[in-house]
Formats: sequence, C-alpha cells, structure tokens
Amino acid sequence: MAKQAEKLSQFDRYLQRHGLKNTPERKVITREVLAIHEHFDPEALQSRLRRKGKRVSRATIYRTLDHLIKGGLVRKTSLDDEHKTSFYENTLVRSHHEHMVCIACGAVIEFTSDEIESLQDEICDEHRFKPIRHTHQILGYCRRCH
Amino acid sequence: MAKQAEKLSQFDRYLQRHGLKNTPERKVITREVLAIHEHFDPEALQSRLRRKGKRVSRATIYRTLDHLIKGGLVRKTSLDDEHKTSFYENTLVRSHHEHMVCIACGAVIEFTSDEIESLQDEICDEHRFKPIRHTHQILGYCRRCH
DNA sequence: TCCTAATTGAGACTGAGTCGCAGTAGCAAT
DNA sequence: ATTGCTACTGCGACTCAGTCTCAATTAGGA
Repeated sequence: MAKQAEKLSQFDRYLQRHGLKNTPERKVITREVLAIHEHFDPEALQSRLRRKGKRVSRATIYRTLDHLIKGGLVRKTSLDDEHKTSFYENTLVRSHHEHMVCIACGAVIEFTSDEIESLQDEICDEHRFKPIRHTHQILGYCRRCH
Repeated sequence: MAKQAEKLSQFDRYLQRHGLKNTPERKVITREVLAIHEHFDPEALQSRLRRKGKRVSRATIYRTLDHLIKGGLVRKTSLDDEHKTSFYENTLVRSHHEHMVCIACGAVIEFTSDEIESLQDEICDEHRFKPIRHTHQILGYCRRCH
C-alpha cells in the first residue's frame, strides 16, 4: 500500500535528519508496527517479531519506538492507569481519537468529537496555553458489562 | 473546619461498612492528606509524615490511599506519562477538574467545562457506556514557556 | 575499503508498587 | 479481664516496565 511506503520514507528522512542509521532491526520493527492495526505494547510487539523468527532485544524495541514517535509514525496512548504498561499505535491506520475503557472487561471503544476538540481549543486560548497533544479517557462499564 | 470533620466521619463510615478498623496509622494519614491542598505522591506524603515524627511504612501508605479513594476522600490523577508516579489529591479542597500540563516547566493549570462534561455524557449514551470517571489532560506550553 | 560514530544485545539496574508473613492490636462475646 | 477472631502493620523480598552500561558490531559517508 502506498501510504505505508510513504511512512517508511518519512522515517528514513527522520533518521537522516538526525544522523541516525537505518539498521535491519529498525526496519523490521518499523514494518511490523505499520502492520499492526490495533493498540499494542512493547512486549506484544516483541513476541510478534519473535514468532516470525526475528529477534530484537527489548532495549532496541523501546529505543526504536521512541524514534518512531519522534518521527511521527507512532503515537503513545496511556489508556487507564490500571494498566501499567504503555500502549502504542501507528499513526497510519489510526487517526486521532479518544478512548472509553471498560473497567470490567477491558474493552476499548474509540470516539472523537469535533465539538469537544473545539471547546478544548477555546479553553486553551483563554489560558494562553498552546496545546500540543491531549488525552481524554473515560473509564466505566461497557454495554455488556453493566 | 467543619468540612474536614465531615470527611473524617465519611471515612469512618466507609471503614465501618467494610468491617475495617480505624487505626492510628490510618488516622494520621487521613489527617495529613486532608491538610495537603495540592497534588501529592505517596512518597511526598510519607516524608511529610516523617518530618512530623510519624513513621508509617510505604505499604501502609499505599494501602490507606486505596481505602481513602474508595471512601471518596481522595482522587487519583495520573497527570502525564512522563511522570511515572501516580498523583493524588484530596476531594475536599479540590473539586473535579482537568489538567493542562506544561511540557516545558511542568506547571499545572486546572480547568473544567460543563459543556465538555455534557458532551461526554452524550457520547457515552450513544455507546451505551456507563461512565464512572474520566481524565482529560492537555499537554503543551504554558503562557510563559512558548 | 576504511573509519568512526551510531547501534546492538545482554544483563545489571532502578523505582513504583505489591505481596507474604510474623507479630500486634482492636473489639465483641464470654 | 480473658479469649479468640480478624484486621492491621512493618519489613523485606518480590515484580515488572523501562532504562542504562558496556563491549562488540555495523552502517554508510569519504
């Protein structure tokens, strides 16, 4: 798919710009991340790779994810704090959205609201605050669990 | 102050209801928490107590904070995920609010918006989701830092 | 091809939070 | 007051995500 190639070269440019190298490990991690269409955590990523016979160390996973974030290919979303691990998602398949998380079954429902977004901007304006990113999570019980 | 006494007995009732005991440690932690008017983390709480000559173990701090949350005296707010430690605040002096956090200087600006709250409820309704609590954080640069 | 800075993996480390356990202490019934 | 039941405490060991160190390796420009 064309978009994927675009993201790959976006990452190449990022690496170049920072005098970083495009190692096999980084390539393999990047390709895998772009292929995951849901949330994932570093460990899940590592075991997916391992299942395909690619072994990359934990340290490299973390280091590469940081680069992917800086390069704009990945977004970090913390979900609720019952989970201690961080969650990531690639920016290709997933556009900006917020999460409702079910505290019973862990289901994640996504939502966006332009109205909320613009209210948010207004409030930032009032406080002369320049927003960079935000998270908005609602914890509760999903349809099935309450 | 009257409200403080009210919170104390609210906690007493919580303990009673659950067959729990109001030990000296719990009393001392509760009183201290109600006296802190800002965000705090468990460690800060412990050292405040220690400075006053009250020694309570880390485990007890954590255990009691959990009870205080369940009893409605304290709220856990995770702030941004650059901080790994959890932050708490007592519900007495601080009413419900969201946070804007400056990524440069760490300043925390609080806000609430009834409009956002009600939009949120609408969205939950649409998804048949029963909201229990939510967090809404905006990260960016404060007035002074951009 | 050479050279050097960037990268890697392994394992040690860190730090927040949890857990198991042995000893302690409220409290209700006797 | 004593007993017995249960909850509570502190301690230290433990867990687990994430970071760091370091020696060995490698990408990639000159």
